[in-house]
Amino acid sequence: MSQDQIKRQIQDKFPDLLAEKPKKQEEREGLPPLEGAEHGKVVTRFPPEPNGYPHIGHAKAAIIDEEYAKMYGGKLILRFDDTNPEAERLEYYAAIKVGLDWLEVKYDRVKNTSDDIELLYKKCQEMLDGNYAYVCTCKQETISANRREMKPCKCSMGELEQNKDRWDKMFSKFGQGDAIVRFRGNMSSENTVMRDPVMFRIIETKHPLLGDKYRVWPSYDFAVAIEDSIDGVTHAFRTKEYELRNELYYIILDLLKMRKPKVIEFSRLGFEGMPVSKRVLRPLIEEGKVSGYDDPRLPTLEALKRRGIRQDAIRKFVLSLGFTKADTLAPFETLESFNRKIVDPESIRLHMVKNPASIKIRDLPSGTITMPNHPTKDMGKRTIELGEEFYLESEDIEKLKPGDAIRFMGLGNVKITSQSPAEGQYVGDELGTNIPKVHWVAQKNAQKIKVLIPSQLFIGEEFNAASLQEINVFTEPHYNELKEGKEIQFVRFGYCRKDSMLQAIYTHK
RNA sequence: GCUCCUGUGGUGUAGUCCGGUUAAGCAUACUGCCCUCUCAAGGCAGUGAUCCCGGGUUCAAAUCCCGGCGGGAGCACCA
Repeated sequence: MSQDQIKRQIQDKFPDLLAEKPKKQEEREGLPPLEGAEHGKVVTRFPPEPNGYPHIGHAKAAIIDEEYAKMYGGKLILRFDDTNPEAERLEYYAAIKVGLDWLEVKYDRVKNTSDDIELLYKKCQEMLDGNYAYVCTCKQETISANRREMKPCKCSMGELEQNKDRWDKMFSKFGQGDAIVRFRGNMSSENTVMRDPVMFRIIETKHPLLGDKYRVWPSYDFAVAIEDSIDGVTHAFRTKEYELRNELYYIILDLLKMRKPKVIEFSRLGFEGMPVSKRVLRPLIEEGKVSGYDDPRLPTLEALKRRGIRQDAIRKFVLSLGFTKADTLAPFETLESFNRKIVDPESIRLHMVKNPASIKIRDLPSGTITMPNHPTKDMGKRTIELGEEFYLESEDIEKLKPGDAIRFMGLGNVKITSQSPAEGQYVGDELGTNIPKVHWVAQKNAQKIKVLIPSQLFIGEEFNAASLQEINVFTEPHYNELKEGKEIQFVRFGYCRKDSMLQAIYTHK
């Protein structure tokens, strides 16, 4: 049989074998495809609780939410999940918006879970009417003990009427801690969240938006499910620690006969030695160990920005991490690398000397020198006034012996005539190849500034007391002309962001 | 402790659903060379993974099955 014949026979008898396999995915760009996503119909949501300043973790979530909406021509909703007045504050609603603006995450709609509180009550009513929930007046300790021991609560035995009555009382007679409404789950479920979880509780604290108008507040589990459903969310992303709550989420919507979004989880993003939790950050701020939420050692968006990290570097970085459930302690150096590439072409080059040693140069041909602000990009030039006295890095100067020739970058060649005191003589401007090149600062008009060098806040569990190094340095007067927030590359040192007139923050090498 | 999730080079991942065409792609880190008045950026090349371990299925397994082990999370009137 010839090859062709064989082929024909196979085609006749076993067409399956020749069927094109669904081609393997080609190199994918960005996020993996979403299950059940229809172009134009995807709705995602970013649901932060306004209880703190946004950080890199929020960035990851928001960017993923936005990217997917964008990928499918859908919509992104920003929804403040403000159902616990004890934790939330007005300033945080604003801070989160500021953070999102900086990240250039654009949402199509903003809302608050608290906007829907009446509707949430109505849904709770439905649950109560269907006997899918009950009001429990047990003490907190009793409740958690029963949970642990898988024992049903005596309140769950009550009549519909009792629940109705108690529910009404939650709005009048009962005070905080007196009663909660509980989902009728399964006290012997292996999944502890199904052991009659809380749906509503009384909180007397004023709500940042609604004041004291309401005191019965839904729990997260009840609110997200309802909200996601009525908001038209098709794909709801949350971090892995919520995974066990999926069962509850879906069952609530089933019982209420509401549309069910698809919940998908991803791993949390954190950096080594850079805690994100308010529990550990707050004491640090209170004790003055860090200056505030924008201390450059912190992973808050404000801090990252202040440190000189760009918005688009964060986005690239987040996307490079992939959409997985594997625990990741992300490599900060990767973020830095993305950032460096963004910042490099727009950073002015300046000289800065950190461990200054003086040297006197004779026979300079001119009292000024003009230098380009960037080696390849056209970013203008600056003119520097010179005297005879210069600062060099002491480690550069230490290597010099009389007779040596060095290149003052951008200025010219200098022959060393004396070691101490260090002195040299200008010997021309031809650019030799093997001559050591050093950066320098003219002492005339030299600017004294401080450079903050952040490093890892925690080493293991230990607070790293040396995590913020401050050095006093000399730089060129041109520094004064730069706008605050500008990124600079100090030649042979690294990238820094101008924080103020007197201070720059080291971004990375 | 119980339950759930997870495990690919130093690091982060792609590929795992639908087993072969990849003894594994990319990024980052590292090394070397080129370029360069920077220890930056750019260009090129390279080092580096028996795909956690042990069994099994199969002509064939990172990919399927079973059992271990490691890591993380949940067990709140927080989200």
